[in-house]
Amino acid sequence: MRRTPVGRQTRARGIPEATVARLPLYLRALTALSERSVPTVSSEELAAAAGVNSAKLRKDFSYLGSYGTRGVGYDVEYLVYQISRELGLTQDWPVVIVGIGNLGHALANYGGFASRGFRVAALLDADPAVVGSSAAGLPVRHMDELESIVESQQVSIGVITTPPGAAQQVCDRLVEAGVTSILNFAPTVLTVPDGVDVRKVDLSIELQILAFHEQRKAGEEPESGRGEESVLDRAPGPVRAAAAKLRRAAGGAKDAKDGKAESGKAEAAKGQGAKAQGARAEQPRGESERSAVMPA
Amino acid sequence: MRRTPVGRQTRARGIPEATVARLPLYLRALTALSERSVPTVSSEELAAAAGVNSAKLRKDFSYLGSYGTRGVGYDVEYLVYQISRELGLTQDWPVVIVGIGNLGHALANYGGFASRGFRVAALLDADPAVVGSSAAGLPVRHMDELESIVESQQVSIGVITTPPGAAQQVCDRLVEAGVTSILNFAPTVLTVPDGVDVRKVDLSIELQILAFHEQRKAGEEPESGRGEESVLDRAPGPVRAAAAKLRRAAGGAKDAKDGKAESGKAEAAKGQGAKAQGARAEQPRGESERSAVMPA
DNA sequence: TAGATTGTTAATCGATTAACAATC
DNA sequence: TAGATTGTTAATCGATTAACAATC
Repeated sequence: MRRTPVGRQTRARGIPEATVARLPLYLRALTALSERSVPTVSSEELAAAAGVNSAKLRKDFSYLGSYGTRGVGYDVEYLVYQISRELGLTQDWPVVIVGIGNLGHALANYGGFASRGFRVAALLDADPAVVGSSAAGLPVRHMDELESIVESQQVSIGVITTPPGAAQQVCDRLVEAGVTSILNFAPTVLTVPDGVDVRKVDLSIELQILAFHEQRKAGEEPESGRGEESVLDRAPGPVRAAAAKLRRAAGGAKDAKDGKAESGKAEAAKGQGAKAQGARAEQPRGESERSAVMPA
Repeated sequence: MRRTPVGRQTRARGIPEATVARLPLYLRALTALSERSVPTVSSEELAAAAGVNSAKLRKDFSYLGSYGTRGVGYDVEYLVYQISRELGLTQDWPVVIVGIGNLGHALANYGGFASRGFRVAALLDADPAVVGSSAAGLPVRHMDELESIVESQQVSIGVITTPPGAAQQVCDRLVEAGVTSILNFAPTVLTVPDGVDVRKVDLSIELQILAFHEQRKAGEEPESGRGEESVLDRAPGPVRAAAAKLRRAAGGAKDAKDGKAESGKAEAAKGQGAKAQGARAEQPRGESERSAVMPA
């Protein structure tokens, strides 16, 4: 099902996802320049302000069209408008926020929304104790009103800030009512029909990624054996098979779970405390590491 | 400065970033299985639970080692532990949260932290009205204490939930005090020295990306000319040059800014309201679109 | 042994980057 | 004209995916 190329390249429909994800960064940087009444900006300057490299920025802009002037740079105002239009921010997007806990409150108050064409059409919650209170100057309404609000206000974007257990159900109702884009803050994988977009923001995942890199920093100085396979996994077939079997045999789930981080080297590593900035927090992982931490 | 390959492939140091970013997803799915005491899981099942495809999952796991058993699947408990260890979650990570507004509160209360080895070491705020109050059972302390807390508690991860204007300054202090990983919720590009990791969570950017796709859905049905270059931009050099010059000449910044979305077709499009789910919200973008929306 | 499932290969796709001709 | 800067090319890198041999 290839699209028919129009000229050299089809272009018409396809702005790469990676580029789309950076457009808001450019837009923010440009808006700041605009507020300072800066008339033009070079790819080099703008890239620095947006935190990307200039080749990437120019490539990104090339997907939108030729909006710059060689030898001069880009007209700030013109570019603000073009990017806004490309992102769909020149129209008004009513949004519902479902789940008005701390995070829902934070979002309702978030300044970056209104300034970008997003308008909070309603705040919804299932808890009668919360319904009727107000956040960011808007009343919190009951979930029962979800369908009527989405329909009457033509809401196409929903934000889910409920507890994880409620997220899928809320999602289903939103979709059923006509919402086709969902921003999900609940730590749940949502299932949606084709044609519905879901984006996920997960606070804990971001921290986990940081922890991964932080851990690497700690043991970094020499080319330590960190991350190397164990001998078992490099061994010829039968040995590996035996090792795997052993691992599987090791635990009737629950038992193994409780003991998982509390035996052998794992315990030792844990006891050494966090951080250890610039110092080796754990001994370089040795050959028998992997088997040593197996549930006993 | 290439690393010396050990065998076929160096492997030791390099788990691809894309894989690292998915490990927390697998971990979450596995934790759920573990709580249901499911002993083993196939790549197909686990992939479905994590919302990825199974080939990708197997490829991801292959970077960690050979933890599965052919014909059987993966041992849930064992895999939970291996991924936790790989991510650095078997150690304790004290974290400071700076800026205790709604979002700071939400994070302080976020359950996903504690369960993953993250421990809130302190909540900090600059506002005397907030200092002394408590959130999630912890006292909010004054920014003045930042350095002493980071140093005494060996904090290596900082979370910034301040207003954008304060973010860089807070970041500088965190880094100076010894923090080497920062999770930034403020809509600001942070500058940090080498060796410091910054990850950014931007609520407004996610919504903007959704709006982009939502906009596409609305005008989707026929292969409309949407996104096509204007004749001017496809025209031979001199004409394009003239067009660009015209654009640049169009506005002494402020003037252009005020008028930017308020003239010609842009205004018309804006007036048509949001959504238009399944119906063409805007007329198919025509040839002269781009010039029509230029600041007049 | 037969059925199931992993781990790996290789092809493909998409994103990044440096370099530079085109053009102001 | 000379200096500056864009827009594009092409090389490179990294991620995804289907397919399947290896192995339980």
